[in-house]
Amino acid sequence: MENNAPPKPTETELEILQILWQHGPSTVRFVNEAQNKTKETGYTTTLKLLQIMFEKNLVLRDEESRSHVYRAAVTEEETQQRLLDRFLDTTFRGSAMKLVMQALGNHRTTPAELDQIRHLLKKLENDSSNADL
Amino acid sequence: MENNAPPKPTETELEILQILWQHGPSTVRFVNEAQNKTKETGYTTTLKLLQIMFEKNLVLRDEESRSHVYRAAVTEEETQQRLLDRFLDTTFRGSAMKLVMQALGNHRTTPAELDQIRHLLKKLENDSSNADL
DNA sequence: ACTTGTCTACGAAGTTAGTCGTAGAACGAG
DNA sequence: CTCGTTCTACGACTAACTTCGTAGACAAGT
Repeated sequence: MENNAPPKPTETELEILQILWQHGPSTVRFVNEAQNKTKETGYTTTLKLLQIMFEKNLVLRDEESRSHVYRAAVTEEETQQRLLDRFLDTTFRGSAMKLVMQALGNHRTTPAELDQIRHLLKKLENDSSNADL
Repeated sequence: MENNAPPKPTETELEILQILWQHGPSTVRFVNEAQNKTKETGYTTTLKLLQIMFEKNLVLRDEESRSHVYRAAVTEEETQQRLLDRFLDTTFRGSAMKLVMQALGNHRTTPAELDQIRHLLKKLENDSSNADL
């Protein structure tokens, strides 16, 4: 019954993953309290969510002590990439360009960040003249 | 009972909006056939969805002829922007930078497109030295 | 040992999205 | 006029997500 392959996390599951990514392995209580800073949530609600996420292989848990310690089973980057791909398809019909333009156009970006992007652009330009990796 | 303010479209609603944006005002049948090119969908399913979207003010409809003609009540850009904002928050914790980097890094972008982004960057840089709009 | 508090496990209820069946109106042949 | 087709409207069913209540295990303090 143990199936691998972590699926797309739901909205709330993602919030929990964010907490785990930010703070590392945590108990249910910790996660719950972190959640409550944003949105009132019952303890058992958080518990249940984590249990479900465990079933889905979205998180792992250490059952040594009485309070289990949960940690993300997927990395933040992996997940972001996966969600981004999907989002790109559904919302921007696959045009990374349009997405980037809108993201840059409508959100305050510091000059330093713009510079960072400029570097990436240069790097991409160079790579594109080479063989595809 | 008529409340304005179009809400966040769901996954399937978005697919329908895409069709309307691409092809302009359409009948239920047309939308349904477009959907079927991707995914087998019953006629009444499409109908119901459009009716619901009508209630939600996501689409408008012309009831002149027997087959109603639906059209998007929101523009593609508006909607993309709104979904992007949300996505940015939930998935990238608000960092437009990280999103852009990942989008550019992992999707084939043509040199022409890179150039277009470069122009935008220059424009942003100039604007940032002015007063904030 | 008893009480109090914290933990896991489990099940049930509420919500929303998506699916479709069926009924009845409208239309167009023949 | 009557039959078959196409349409809208409506209601019901399923599945997934989220929420929480309750029960029982476990530990700690008095």
